[in-house]
Amino acid sequence: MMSKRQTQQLLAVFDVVNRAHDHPSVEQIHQRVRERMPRVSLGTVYRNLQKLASERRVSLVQIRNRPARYDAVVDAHDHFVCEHCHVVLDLAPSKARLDLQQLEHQGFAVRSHALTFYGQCPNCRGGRKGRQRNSQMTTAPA
Amino acid sequence: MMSKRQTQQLLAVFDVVNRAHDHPSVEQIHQRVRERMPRVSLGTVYRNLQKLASERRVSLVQIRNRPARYDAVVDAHDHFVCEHCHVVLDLAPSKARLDLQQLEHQGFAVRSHALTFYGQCPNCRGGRKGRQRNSQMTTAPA
DNA sequence: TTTTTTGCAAACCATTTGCAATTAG
DNA sequence: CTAATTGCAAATGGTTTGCAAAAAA
Repeated sequence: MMSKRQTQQLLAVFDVVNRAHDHPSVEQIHQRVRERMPRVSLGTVYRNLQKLASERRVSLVQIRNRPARYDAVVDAHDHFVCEHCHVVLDLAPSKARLDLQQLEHQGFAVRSHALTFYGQCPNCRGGRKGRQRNSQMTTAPA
Repeated sequence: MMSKRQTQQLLAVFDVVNRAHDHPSVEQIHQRVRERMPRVSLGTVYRNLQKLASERRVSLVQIRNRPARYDAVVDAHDHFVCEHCHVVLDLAPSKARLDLQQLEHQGFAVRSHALTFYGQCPNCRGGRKGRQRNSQMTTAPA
């Protein structure tokens, strides 16, 4: 499903995801694209995000009970989702050691996996005034 | 949010999930409950599943691009989702070693996590006639 | 009796889709 | 040109909700 045409809209969606460090939702991506191209429709953003994800140029991060988020980091990595402020943090390096080979030996063809931790982020855990956003960390804090 | 009343509907939903070994969707649970209690509404099934999940008497399994599934196994375990037949398999023992402590030391309060592998199950990988359902395995096959 | 839970239907929200108009190649 | 892509709006699909009636405690 490789793109046949490089439209302005596709380029803008890709660019917005790439500059973002906050795992934006589709709505947020739409808003940010509209800042530059006011007539872009939400449907087009959905279509282009799907296309980009299928080409592995962006990655989809699914979160329990919340709209999907998108990530410019396309290589396998895990996430932490704060159930209080809903920030999504990339966890690098991974806190997991997986035995993919064992699954393969058992006959599974593993294409991908998703590992997501849920709980409270350091900010929300410590802070008393709750509900902050965009801690802007790519790696876990000190 | 502990149940205040033991209704027939709550009992039936719990029982259906407990007898199921196929990680049924809400629709499927609804159908199975209706076999015994034809007037139970879908809304009631949703409400009772939420209640049971919040009490950790059943567990919710979220899957990419598919409706939620429910599991009678409530202790932490991982899943394999077949992208071909959409079967959901419990993976026991876990194919992952997680370093929860490292996250805690970094200030995160980890409440739960989800680890799901996606790909083709042994049946679909080998078989030529595709799209089978309910391999009925709790553990990975030989 | 009192309060929770139900059934029903409507509402909701995220996402997808049909189609005529636009645009990249 | 002409096929892929867009904008728009309507449709979908899963899930939630308001409310009067039913049923636990």
